[in-house]
Amino acid sequence: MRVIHHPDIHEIALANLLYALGDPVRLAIAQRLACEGDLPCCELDVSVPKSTLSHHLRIMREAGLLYCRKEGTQHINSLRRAELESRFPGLLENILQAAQVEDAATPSA
Amino acid sequence: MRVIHHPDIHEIALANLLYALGDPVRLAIAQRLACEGDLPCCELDVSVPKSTLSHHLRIMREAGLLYCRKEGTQHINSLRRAELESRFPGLLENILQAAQVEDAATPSA
DNA sequence: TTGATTGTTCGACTTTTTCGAACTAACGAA
DNA sequence: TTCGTTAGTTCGAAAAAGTCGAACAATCAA
Repeated sequence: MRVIHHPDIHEIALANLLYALGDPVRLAIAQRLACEGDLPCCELDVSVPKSTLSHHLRIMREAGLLYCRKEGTQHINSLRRAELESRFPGLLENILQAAQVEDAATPSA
Repeated sequence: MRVIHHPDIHEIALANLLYALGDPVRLAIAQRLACEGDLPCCELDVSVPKSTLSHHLRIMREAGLLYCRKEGTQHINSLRRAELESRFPGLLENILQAAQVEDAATPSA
């Protein structure tokens, strides 16, 4: 497996960040990581095949939204919550809250 | 010209909203409308041809981000700022502020 | 009617997304 | 070591979305 690139906090572009969150699958992943803490890919239980999941996670990584570290055979993903807070104060937390507002309004599961 | 559809405030999905803002051209349009107030398409001065602009504005409209009304020969665009504030408190304002943070950090023009 | 301005729609081309199949990496057990 | 299992990535082809010039439609003013 190749070296995984993570952008420096100052290289993170707002439009990329919003793009990374502007997909139902990726937004759900962000919510889950926010609630549950760090998780390996296999515990994200999304509704897409693993090749597609891999693609979504790459977009999120390259946008600067999450950090990925290797632990044995798994890849642990974590939101870059504190870093993002320092670069765009309130932004991620506000989006996560909006996601909960939406979930509360649409009680699906 | 066909009737323009605007989604009801409760139909607005967060992921669509973030997607609509997750493009540099569209984010710039949102910023400009936030600063200058309502504007016709021709005064948005974006760097894309008008057919592409028309496409971007449709995505923003259908996401529920902006409202478009006809006035004579022009189409006046306005952010659905108050409505969005009631549905997702703080969200749009926070994103607009983050956009300014980014602009301040990267003084291009 | 003619001309100017504003914006949408069409069609072709390019880019991005999706997903199964094949592959690589790390680990445990025999 | 070798085999088997689990975890993820990469490849390649098909589908979907974005881009942009050209043609079109709507409004207004000579």
